Amino acid sequence: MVKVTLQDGSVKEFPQGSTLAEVAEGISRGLAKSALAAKVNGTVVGLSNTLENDAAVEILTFASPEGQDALRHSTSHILAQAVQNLFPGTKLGIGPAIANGFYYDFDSEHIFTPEDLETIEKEMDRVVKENYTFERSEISRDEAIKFFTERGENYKVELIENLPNDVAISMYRQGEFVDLCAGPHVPSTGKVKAIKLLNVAGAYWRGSEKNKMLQRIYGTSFTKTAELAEYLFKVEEAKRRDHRKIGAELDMFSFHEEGPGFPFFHPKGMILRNELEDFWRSQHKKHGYQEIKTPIILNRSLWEQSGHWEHYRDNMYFTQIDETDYAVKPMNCPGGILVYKTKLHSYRDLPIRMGELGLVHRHELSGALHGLLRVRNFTQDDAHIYMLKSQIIDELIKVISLVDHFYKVFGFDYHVELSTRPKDSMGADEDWEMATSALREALETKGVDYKVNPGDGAFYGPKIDFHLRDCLGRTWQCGTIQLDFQMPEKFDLTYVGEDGQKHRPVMIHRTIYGSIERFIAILTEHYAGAFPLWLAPVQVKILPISDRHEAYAHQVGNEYSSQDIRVEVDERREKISYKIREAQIAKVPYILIVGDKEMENNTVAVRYRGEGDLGAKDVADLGQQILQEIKRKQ
RNA sequence: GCCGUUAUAGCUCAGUAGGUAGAGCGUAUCCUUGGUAAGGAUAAGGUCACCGGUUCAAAUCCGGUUAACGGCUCCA
Repeated sequence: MVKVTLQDGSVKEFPQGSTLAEVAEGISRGLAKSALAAKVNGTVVGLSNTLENDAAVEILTFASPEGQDALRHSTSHILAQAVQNLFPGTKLGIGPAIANGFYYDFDSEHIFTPEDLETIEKEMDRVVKENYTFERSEISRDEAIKFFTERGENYKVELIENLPNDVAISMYRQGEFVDLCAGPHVPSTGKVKAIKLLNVAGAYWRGSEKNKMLQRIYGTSFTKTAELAEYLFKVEEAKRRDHRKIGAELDMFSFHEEGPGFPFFHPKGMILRNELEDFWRSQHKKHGYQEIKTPIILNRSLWEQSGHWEHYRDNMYFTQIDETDYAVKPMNCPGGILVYKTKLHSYRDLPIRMGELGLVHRHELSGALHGLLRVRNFTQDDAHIYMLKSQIIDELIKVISLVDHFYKVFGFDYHVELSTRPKDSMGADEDWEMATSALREALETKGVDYKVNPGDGAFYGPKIDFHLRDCLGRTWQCGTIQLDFQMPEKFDLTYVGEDGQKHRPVMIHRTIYGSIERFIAILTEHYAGAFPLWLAPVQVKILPISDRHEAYAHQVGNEYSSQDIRVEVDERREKISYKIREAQIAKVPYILIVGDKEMENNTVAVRYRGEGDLGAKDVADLGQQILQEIKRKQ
């Protein structure tokens, strides 16, 4: 017998050599039915594995991320089987589980179309119904290479050849189909109850643009059809909230062929933008920041000095002025540094916090552009903090707190990632080590949980990234804090210390919104265009019932707009229900209807977004209420 | 940049054997003065993304360019 410690801490005995499926059965019938895989001493394995020694066992169902991965990974094998059944000769790339689904890469003469996906889905359903068992087997490296060479699976052969020597090579078979795979898998194809193939896209073999482009089929799967329906609903909801669509509908911004990746902001979009910038300015002023503005085009020599020429050139735009080379700035720091250097600084002046809403241009690949989320010019809410080494931790903590304050105002949750030295970077290892541990210390002092991203830092320093979570659970990188010992060195930045000697300050580069453009996109999708009152481009829309109420509507409108409330009066000769419908679709927070009754009593009939008709309110009282709500930034 | 798809009126889209274009919404004008999500009529609006080719004839077939979309790569 072996002792099995279960998740709840209880211990059960099973005969040595029992399978994990039997363990699940021993716990409960229901669990055995929903079990997809198991975790033995922390390692995820298939349910057909046997227990030879005492172990801690956790049975994994679809409720756990590992269970989901096992199911999706198994579904990718089913996809591969279906594709090879329907399109013989298709070669297999890789087919992993990913967040929310799976994919499989294929090399095929045939170009897969959306119609093919339906056919493939049907074939997958057939495979599921056959309820083939996923059988694991281990073979030697030579046998594996021979096996896949005979089948013409050159990608699999390449994978095997690149596997480390000490690793066991395993294959999984379901019916006629065999694939190289580390596993684990669910017990049989019948466990997959709901499959949806989503789209086809090109993907380079092993992610390198030097390799052949394969066709990647994306899909997802669930153990219940209701779960699939819920997921598809979420996908639809994300489409409905797409900022490119809402941005056009609400007349906020546009894109034109004349400037791919260069957004045009319309009056309504500018209101939102300016509100974000005003809020930013007021907060930064409060937290000891000064503001500067530096030029967009600067001499090439500056970029050579900063290291951008060497490390960032591929992303930059260049021009010539009077036969001299210039670059359009991709970052604000070198310009900001020139401002720092315009005078001598005493240690008493530090830290100096210099903010800049700086327009940067970066050459992104044409295929990477995506609405406001990925553009070629954007405004960073940048700031550079010049400080003493002894001030690093304190300043980092202050920035982390400020970021936290901003995100809370918008109701965002977020998580934090720490990125370390990348391959293409400059500076001494000791500096990187010092900078990285300072970031770590600040996070730990603040009690912030974080995940480490090795090799993902900026070329001049390690960074902390803030990833927002929106209402659909998607995450977006926005704020970033980078600690930099390199630029002060490159630009010979100094301050005069207590000893009267020149010393080297340290720099922080940081953003909170990240990019105003991207932040607007995220807000638009997060709120589905129904912006909180303080951001809403039109805060109040007044609808006169007929033309004899127009003058009164304007009188109320003027009273509000004189208090800086953004008001529009809809004086078209349309029926009231028609005007309400339009204002409602435009997601205006306060719709005020004025007719005879209201005119008589100096009131307005309030229709509040999301709540409907609230009845009549006194004009002045409502104005106060609206001002309060704007102030509270709800 | 690469792979795939797409491009017809301001917007959403028809146009199914190649014979120089249609609808709904929106816009303008007129009628309607209407109380909580679409009142009616009339009209204007398109060298069918751009360049080239095949053809007596191209929105439609072919080639190229551009842009958008879905991904890969990259990132604020």
